[in-house]
Amino acid sequence: MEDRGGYGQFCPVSMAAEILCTRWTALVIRELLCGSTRFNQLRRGVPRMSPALLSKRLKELEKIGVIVTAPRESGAVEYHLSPAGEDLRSIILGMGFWGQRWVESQLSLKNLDPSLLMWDIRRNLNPEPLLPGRCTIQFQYPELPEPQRNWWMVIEKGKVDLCGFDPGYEINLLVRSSLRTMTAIWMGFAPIPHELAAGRLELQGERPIANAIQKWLTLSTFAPEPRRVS
Amino acid sequence: MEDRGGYGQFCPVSMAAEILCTRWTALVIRELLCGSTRFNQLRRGVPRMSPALLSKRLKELEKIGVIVTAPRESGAVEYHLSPAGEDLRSIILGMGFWGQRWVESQLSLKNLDPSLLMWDIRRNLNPEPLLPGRCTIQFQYPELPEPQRNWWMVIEKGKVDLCGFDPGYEINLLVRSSLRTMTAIWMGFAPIPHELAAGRLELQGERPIANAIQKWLTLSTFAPEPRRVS
DNA sequence: CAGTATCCCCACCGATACTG
DNA sequence: CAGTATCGGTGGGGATACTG
Repeated sequence: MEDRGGYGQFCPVSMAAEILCTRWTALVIRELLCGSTRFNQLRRGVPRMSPALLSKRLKELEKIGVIVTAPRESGAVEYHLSPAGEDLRSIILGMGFWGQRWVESQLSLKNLDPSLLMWDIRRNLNPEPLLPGRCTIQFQYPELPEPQRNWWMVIEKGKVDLCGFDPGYEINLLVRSSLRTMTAIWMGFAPIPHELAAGRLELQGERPIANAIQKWLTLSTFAPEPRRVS
Repeated sequence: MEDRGGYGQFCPVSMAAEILCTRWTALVIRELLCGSTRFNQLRRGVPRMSPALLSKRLKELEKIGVIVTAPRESGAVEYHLSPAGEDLRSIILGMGFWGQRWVESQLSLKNLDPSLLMWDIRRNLNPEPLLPGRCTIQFQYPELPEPQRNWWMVIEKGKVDLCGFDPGYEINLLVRSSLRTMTAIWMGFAPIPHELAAGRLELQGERPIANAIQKWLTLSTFAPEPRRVS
C-alpha cells in the first residue's frame, strides 16, 4: 500500500533523491546535458540500459517536469531538459568531479567500452587544429576482436563523424594503443607524452597532426580535476 | 556474469552514481553530514529503512572509503564520514536545494511524519533566545492519534531534549497546529505570521517565548531557497 | 528509425523476528 | 543498544519479437 519507490520523507534531499537516484536516471540526464535529444542517441550513451526501461524513465522524467518533449514531423519526439532539468547540471557535474577525485582508477578501468569511449571522444574532439580540408584519423585497439578493433574519425568542415567501418578515405593519422591505455589517457590518468615514451601509444602518419594531438584530442571534462586517491 | 549492480561505464559520473544512487544511500549520508554517528541515531533519520539494509549500506560505504568506523569501549562502533564522504556535502546539499526549488510543495507534504519533523526541529532549534533556565515547549497535533499527538521539547543549559511523553515540567509554551501546517512552516512554504493570522497555528503560554518563535524555531536549511514551482 | 510488448528470472528490498 | 537472520515479494534487466 505504501509507495514502494519513495522514502516517505518531506525533506527536499529525499524528494530529489527519489527522482535522481533511481537506477539509470543520473546517466540519462548526463546524456541529455551533453546534448543528446533523440531516443537512439540516448541509447548510445547508456548502451546497457534496455530500450523499454529507457522509454519508461523518459516518461517518468517528463511527468515530473525534468524533461520536455517536442514532436517532430516524422512522428518521433525530441527530448530536452526543462529549466528544472538543466538546473541539475551542477549536481551531475559535481558527481563526476567527485568520482574523478575519489574513485580509484583501477575501478574505473574495469569498465572499458570502446564504443562509449569513441562516442565521448567524438563529442569533445576539437576540429579547429585539423582545419582546413578533410582529415581522417583511425583509432586501432589491436587486442580487440574485429567489430570493435578499428574506428575512424572523419573531420570535415568543423564536423566530426565517427565510423565503425573504413570510410575509404586516405588515413592521415593512425592512433594505436590498447583500449585501456586510451581510456586512461582520456580520463586524465595517464599523460599522452608519457604513454608515447613508454611505447603504449603509437602515432603513425602526418607529423603535424600527430604533434597536435594534445590540441584536438580533448580529454574528458573531468580529466583536469586533481585526484585524491592513488 | 556481468556485475548486476553497476552501469559498466568508466565515466566518473557513472562511478559516482553507482555509489550515491543506490537506494537509501543519499539519505544515510545526509544523516551522517548532519552529525549522527551511532546506528540508532541513523535509524531515526531513516525510520523506514530496515536495520538489515542500513547495516549493509554502512558496510558498503566503509569498504568504498566514504565512511570510517571507530570502535567504542562498549563494543559498538561510531560511524564518521571520511574526507571523501565529507566531500559529498556539496552534492547532497545541491540535491536538497534543487528539491526545494523544483519539487511541488503538495508532493513533499504527502510525506508527513511527526517524528522526523520533531527530530529535525530538535536538531536545529536555537536555544539562545530561551536562556537562561529551563524552558519546556509542547507541540500538539490534534488530528493525530495518541502516541504521535504530543511532543515536548525541553531546553536547558543550551541543550535540547525531545520527548514523546510528558516530562512533567511546567509548560512554558504550547504550540498547536496540524502536522501539515507545521511541516509547511518548517519547509519554508508558509510564513509563521501568516499561519498565526489564519488561525492554523496557535501559541498559548508565555508571551515573550511566543513572540520569539521566529528566533528559536530555526527553519529547515533549505527553507530560504526561492521556489521556482507553485 | 523509434520505440512498445511480453516473458522470465533473480538480486534487492521490506518486514519481521531474533540475538548478544 | 546494536545489530543479524530469514523469508517472501517485486521491480529491473536480458532476450526476443513486434509495430508504425
